[in-house]
Amino acid sequence: MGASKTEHFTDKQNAIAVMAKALGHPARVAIIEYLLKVDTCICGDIVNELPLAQPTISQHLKELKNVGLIKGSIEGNAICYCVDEKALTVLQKFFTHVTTKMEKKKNNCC
Amino acid sequence: MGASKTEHFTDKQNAIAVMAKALGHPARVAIIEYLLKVDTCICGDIVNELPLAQPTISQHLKELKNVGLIKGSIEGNAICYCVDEKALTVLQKFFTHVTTKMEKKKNNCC
DNA sequence: AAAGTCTATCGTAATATTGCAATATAGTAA
DNA sequence: TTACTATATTGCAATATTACGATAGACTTT
Repeated sequence: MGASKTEHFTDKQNAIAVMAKALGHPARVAIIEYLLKVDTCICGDIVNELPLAQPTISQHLKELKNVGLIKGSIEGNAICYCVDEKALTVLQKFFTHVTTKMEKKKNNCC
Repeated sequence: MGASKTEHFTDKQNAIAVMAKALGHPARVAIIEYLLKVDTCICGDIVNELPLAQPTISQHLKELKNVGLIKGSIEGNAICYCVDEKALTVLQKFFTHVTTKMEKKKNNCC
């Protein structure tokens, strides 16, 4: 095989997994962090910032865009990429929920 | 290629990426959720709970364990797996930090 | 000890990911 | 129009992931 059996899991589980997977690469974590750091967010900046070739970065940006973690709009010649609040908020809520649940059952086992 | 160039990124970026990657599969999200839901956490339960074969689940558990998201201790015949608070808290803090940063620069661009 | 239960590992097939050179596309400027 | 700049796509090689049958290892019970 090699393909995940997504049909057996809930929509929420798949949604979390898809977004987590997109962040499962340091370059894509770095892209998100960079987009949050700078005020403007042109792709060219990212190419200069990261130690990867332009096609590789373009590919990473595409993946982040595909799962909705960033959005891009054409800005003249360049393209303006920004983080998408909604998607990242979903992840934030998931992990906050997880840590909250953990505290409730603290030292319950193991 | 096929291997990530982890050496070019910060330790923190790599740490987040490794953990996010581990959660980048719905079965592993389901495993974490299940471990939080039940009080006891024996692997056998998970095999019955998820629509995957036992070797596949064992493999997923191994990956979660490798990145520190869960920990397991031998409990007689079975093995008791539990979520690891520290690792999940790192992720929770990262995403809370991200969403906090997002709100500060709201509507700054795009 | 023998049989049963639970989990891990091996081996393998199918598929996905990563990275980049080369090239294409689209807009800007001369 | 021609050249320039910015980003995307294609094509390919190397590697990683996913899944599971078969089997092994470890502990329990009889």
